[in-house]
Amino acid sequence: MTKRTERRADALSKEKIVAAAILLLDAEGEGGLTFRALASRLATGSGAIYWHVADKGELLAAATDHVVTRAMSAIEAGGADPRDAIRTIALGMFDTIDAHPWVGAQFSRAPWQPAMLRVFEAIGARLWQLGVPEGARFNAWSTLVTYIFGAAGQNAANARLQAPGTDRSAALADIAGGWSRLDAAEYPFLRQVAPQLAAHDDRDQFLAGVDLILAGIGTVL
Amino acid sequence: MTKRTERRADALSKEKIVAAAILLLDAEGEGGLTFRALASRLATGSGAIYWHVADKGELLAAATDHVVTRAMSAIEAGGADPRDAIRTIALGMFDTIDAHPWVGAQFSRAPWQPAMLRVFEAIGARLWQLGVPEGARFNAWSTLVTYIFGAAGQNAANARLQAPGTDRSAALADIAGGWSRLDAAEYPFLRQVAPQLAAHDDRDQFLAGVDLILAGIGTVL
DNA sequence: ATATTTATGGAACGTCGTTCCATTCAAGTG
DNA sequence: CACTTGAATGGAACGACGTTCCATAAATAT
Repeated sequence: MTKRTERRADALSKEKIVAAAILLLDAEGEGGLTFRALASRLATGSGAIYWHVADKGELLAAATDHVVTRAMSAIEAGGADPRDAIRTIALGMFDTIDAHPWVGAQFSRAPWQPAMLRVFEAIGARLWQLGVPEGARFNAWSTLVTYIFGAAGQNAANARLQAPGTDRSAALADIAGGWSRLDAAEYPFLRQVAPQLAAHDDRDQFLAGVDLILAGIGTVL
Repeated sequence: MTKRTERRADALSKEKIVAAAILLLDAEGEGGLTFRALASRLATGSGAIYWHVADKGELLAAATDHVVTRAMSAIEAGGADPRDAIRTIALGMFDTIDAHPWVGAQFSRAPWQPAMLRVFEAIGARLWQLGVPEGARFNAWSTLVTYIFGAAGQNAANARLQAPGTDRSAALADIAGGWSRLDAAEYPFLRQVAPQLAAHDDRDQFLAGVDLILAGIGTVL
């Protein structure tokens, strides 16, 4: 008599589950993704989800893969200048992780995700095109991708621990204020750059780093 | 009659708790630090720990702070060449996070820890000493510290998800093998650098990145 | 027609961070 | 000195989580 386990009209699938997980992650942050919340959104039980997905790690990996793949498809980096192409790709990753901070956390939990391969290749291909000689190519590539994902990951951490409602510049002003009040003998440098810390824009700063690395690469061309 | 809550001979303290937490983290990894395991090691209950420590976040922050502070004290970077000093500091952080991977995870969970200030200042002071002009100083500093902590954090992630017992070169060979089998039209670059990926040493590669950024900084001197 | 696999969803298990609370001891107060 | 107050302790209990188990039903194979 119990109609407990009938077949659903809209069958579950890994794709549907991942899509719902992304909605949850974007709406409520990393902590918002629980199997109970997910089951509730999908009007099912946790057991049914586990039939399609091995565990939470696989779910997070699939969600990350989906978002990164979508972002890479949207990036148009076909211009003639390889340096501009690298800047475009780097900013694309930065903006993606900024919009989905949980992606950054996932990178620091499980690097080497399949979707990263497209990013890796895109960066490497432009370096090749730029004429970086064989001996310096791997170093140049490794430095760039490490910087890009490292910086984007740190930015995501900042975004995550930012109290909702407050804005970034207020938080930066707080930190810079602390720096300017440090001991003058022990922290002369931090005191001096405190105003720049308060005024800087994370995205511009990220790009300045990419440019500095490109300048370093320029010395071996 | 119940002797349940007598005073301890060796009174608890935040210092003792943090020390025990570090031992646990080093021995069992991030997952090994639970209030129950900690209470058992200290022969107490979780309630007593909470009297000295606000929550797990504060405990992790204190443990990280302790380890980083100790590492910075051990670093001797007094040499004449500011570039060498920067390399020494960078490698010191790399080695510290390599030895305590949970520190890397903590950085991506809560950056701006107080202990980082000493590292920040040390890097900045050497850039100043190097003669980086005012306009480029903040960019140079920001790029370096972002790279150092980003790279060390990614390295920690690799260390954490490495199956205990297996070695890094085997894991790298696996990944490189995958790269060399990628589609030749879509991934020419990754196929080409696969042998270098398999052969590289993480620490050397990290240092090569620092050198490349230093070369970039050299272009604005 | 029957057996087997695919799929479902709720209940139950074990662990975690955290809170609560009864209790004890040390330090102040008259 | 008695007595009150608050620091400190440690175990029990709470609620939420990831995960596993299981009874069931529909789809598919035999």
